[in-house]
Amino acid sequence: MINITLPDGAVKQMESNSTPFDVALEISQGLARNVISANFNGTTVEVSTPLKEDGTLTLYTWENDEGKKAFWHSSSHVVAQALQELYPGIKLTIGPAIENGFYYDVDFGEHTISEKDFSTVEKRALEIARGKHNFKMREVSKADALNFYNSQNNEYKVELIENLNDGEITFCDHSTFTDLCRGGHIPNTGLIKAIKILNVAGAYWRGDENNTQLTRVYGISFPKQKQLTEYLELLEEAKKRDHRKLGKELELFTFSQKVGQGLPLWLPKGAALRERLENFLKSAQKKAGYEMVVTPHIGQKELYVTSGHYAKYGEDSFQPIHTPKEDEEFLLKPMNCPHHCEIYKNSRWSYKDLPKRYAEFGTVYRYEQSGELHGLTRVRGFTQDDAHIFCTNDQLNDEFKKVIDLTLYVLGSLGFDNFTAQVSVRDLEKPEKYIGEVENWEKAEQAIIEAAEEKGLDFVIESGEAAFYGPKLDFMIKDALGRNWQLGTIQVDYNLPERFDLTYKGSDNELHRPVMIHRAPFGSLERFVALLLEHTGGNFPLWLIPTQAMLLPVSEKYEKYAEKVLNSLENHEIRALIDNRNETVGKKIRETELKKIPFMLVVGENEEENGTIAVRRHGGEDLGNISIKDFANLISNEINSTLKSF
RNA sequence: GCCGACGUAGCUCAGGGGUAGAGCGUUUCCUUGGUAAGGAAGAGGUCACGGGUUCAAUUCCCGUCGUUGGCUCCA
Repeated sequence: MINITLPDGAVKQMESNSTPFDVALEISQGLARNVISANFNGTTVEVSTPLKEDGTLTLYTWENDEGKKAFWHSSSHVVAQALQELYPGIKLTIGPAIENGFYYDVDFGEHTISEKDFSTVEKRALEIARGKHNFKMREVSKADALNFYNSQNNEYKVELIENLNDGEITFCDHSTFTDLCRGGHIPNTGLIKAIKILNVAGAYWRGDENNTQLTRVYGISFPKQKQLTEYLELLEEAKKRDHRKLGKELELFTFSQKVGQGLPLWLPKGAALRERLENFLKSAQKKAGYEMVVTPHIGQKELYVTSGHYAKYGEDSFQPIHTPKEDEEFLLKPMNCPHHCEIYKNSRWSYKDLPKRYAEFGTVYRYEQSGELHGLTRVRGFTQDDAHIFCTNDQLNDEFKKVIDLTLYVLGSLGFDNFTAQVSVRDLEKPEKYIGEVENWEKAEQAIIEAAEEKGLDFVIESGEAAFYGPKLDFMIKDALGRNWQLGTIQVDYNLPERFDLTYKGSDNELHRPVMIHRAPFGSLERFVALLLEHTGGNFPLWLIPTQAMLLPVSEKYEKYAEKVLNSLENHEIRALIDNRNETVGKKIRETELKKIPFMLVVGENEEENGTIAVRRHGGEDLGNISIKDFANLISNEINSTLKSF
């Protein structure tokens, strides 16, 4: 007999060699029907794996992330089988589950696959699934495993096996298909009722661009057909929130092939929105002791040689601009920090003067690879809400925490409650990517982790995500399609103060090195607006939205009155427009709804007589006939309740 | 940069070897209206750009540019 401990602490006495399925059966019939994966003593096991010793067992169903993972990973085997049957001779590599579904990386050799082939693959995969084949794990000797894949000329699997130890190599069989696999499958293929191939993409073998490029086939699967339909509907819904679509519809920004790729053009409404965001942050920053500075868009090459940017990115950035006569070299600025360091150096500072906090909405230019450009989230020219804090070591922790507060205030005011805090540290295996002394890096990483912990921030640590000059605390937000983007960032830097030889005089009358904090709560206005658009679906908070109210005269006869109302709304600092086109009220309402304008103010005979407006909210709520003063109060109350003071 | 897809009117999109279509928008006229599309008429396109194949290319092929899904990269 063995003792199996369940997550709730209960202990089940089971026969030796009982399986997780048996344990589930002990608990309930329903669970036994639904259990699709399990974890025993920290390792993923099959539902059919015989348990030979005492241990802790967690059972997973489709409702758990782990269960979904097993489901999707199993599905990737089924799709791989279908692909192998349809495209003989292809070489399979790896096929893991991902956040939403799974992929399989395949060397298609002579074959090609494209969208029009998907339905064939889906059909065959589903046929295989319906065969209710059991997934069976078996241990294989290294020699046998190598033989198996050498005979298929599959150098990828051979490479994978060569990096494994004899005795820990397992194959998974189902139907006529065999794959190298460490396990974690659902009991049988029959549970997979719906499979969809979503797209194909190039992906380098082992993620290295020097390796062969494979074809990555993305797919998703479900235990019920209905869930697939719902998922596809969800994707459609997400597309409606895409900032590129909304930005066009709401006339916020555009791109011009003639201006250049990745160079956004802000239209009047978008520019007004940006300005409001800037003012919002400026006023918070003023209270937090920041001073605004202004610096030019270019700087001498030497400036960036000093900062280290040139050595790191000189080749991969916009190339230097040469002056016509002196042949001096200037670079478009990729960051504002070197300029701010020079501002710091303009004066001699005492410890009593610190911290100095220099802020600038600085537009920077970076040469991003063409394949990387994406709407407003990845562009070549963008404006950072940048600031650099120069402080003493003693002030660092406190300053850093203040910046966390400011960032949380910004995100909170705009309704971003779904961010991930990420401490981005060095990749210890690639020291060549970073500048500066190891001790400084350790000090900086420690400072960030300490401050984040003291703030009670729930964060993850990501190695290899640091900037080349220092580690960062990044605030990540997902876009409509589930991709993660870095918005706000706070960075600790011991390197640039040294490179620029920044100093201050301490109480000991000696010169000391200040520490620098780079920070941008929005990150960049471009990316921030993009994510805000996707997050709100274009329904911006009232304080931010370009047009707060649309006046809709019932007919031409009431245009004069509408203008009078507009005037008085303007006096209340309400941003309103009049729709005085020769159209019916119904049509004007429909279009105002589509423009996502929060309030529709219908004015006609009744309103003119009583000096009121008939207020309809976006979405249809009728707020009745009220006075302009009441409406102004309504608006300011709503703004005050969302826009907390800092 | 790499692999795949896409590029037709201001916008959203259909079409297809014989030089183009819809809806919305826009213009003019009628209508003067009460909470999600009132009616009529008109204008608007070198079918991204450059080559090639063909009697004929917007359509097929190649290249370029741009967009896009990924990969790599991301100061």
